[in-house]
Amino acid sequence: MPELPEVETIRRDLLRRVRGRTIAGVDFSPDPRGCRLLRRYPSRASFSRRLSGRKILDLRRRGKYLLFVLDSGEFLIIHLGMSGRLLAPAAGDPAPSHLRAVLRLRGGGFLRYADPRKFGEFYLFSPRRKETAVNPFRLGPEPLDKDFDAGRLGSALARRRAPLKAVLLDQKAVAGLGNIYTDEALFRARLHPRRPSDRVKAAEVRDLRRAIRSVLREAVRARGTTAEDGGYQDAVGRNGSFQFRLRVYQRKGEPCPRCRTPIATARIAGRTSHFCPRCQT
DNA sequence: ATTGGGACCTGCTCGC
DNA sequence: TGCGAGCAGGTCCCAA
Repeated sequence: MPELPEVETIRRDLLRRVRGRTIAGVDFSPDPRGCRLLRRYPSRASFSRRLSGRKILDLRRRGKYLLFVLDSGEFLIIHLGMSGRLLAPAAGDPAPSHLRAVLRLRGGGFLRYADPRKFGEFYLFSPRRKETAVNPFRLGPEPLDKDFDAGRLGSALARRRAPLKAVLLDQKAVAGLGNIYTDEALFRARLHPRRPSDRVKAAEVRDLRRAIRSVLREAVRARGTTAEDGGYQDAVGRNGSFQFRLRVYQRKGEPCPRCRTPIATARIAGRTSHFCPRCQT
């Protein structure tokens, strides 16, 4: 579900609600299959204990990860997986279905984490080594940062010969792109998702960089994409609106906005890809 | 080392 | 109406 624009929207919603607040603890819902939220952490009790009393200094985003910067120097990191939602409920809001955890704040207030498919994960990092503190997931460059230039994108693409689609989905190449925005960016750049990554010319790399940045910026402005089958909502339960601006994603069979050829789909890199078979080469 | 495929989960829609 | 198949915004792990 959530790609860069959705995570960024949630970050902005939550920032003013959590900055400066102190964590009281984390309550986890019972899970008969074991705690999938803390796959890489030994115990729920110690996770909550270590967070308790920590003040939240800032809330940042890196790729699709949300980073709570704590006064201990540690980071509470949340990845929403495919179906995770992080909600700051108003008074009296009923609990959502598939509630997995509640982050309680001192002095009242809390965040709810709901996730039907349980692919989301919580992490608690205490940065010892500098590098893991900065980039524990080995993520590639932030596509909306200034230093994401054609040179960086080009060198990431040149190292691989897998389909362009696969490389753009790889978070080590570029951080934050998922299935929706990869398809939309490739359409804008007129590049076929199966084009071998190392066979993109310099001018095309520049077009692709521009396409990635424009689609992500527009999607952030639109507060993300809530696809036809629902799913994504922001931190107060509202839908995004970028679904009305999608040009190929979930538009199979509809005419290409550029050349009227019906939009096609194909399975590439294990995901359904949407593209114009005529004007994307 | 890279790459593709399956696994991890649950819910929803579609066709028979 | 009921049931199985197929699909879904992500990532990890494992053989080739």
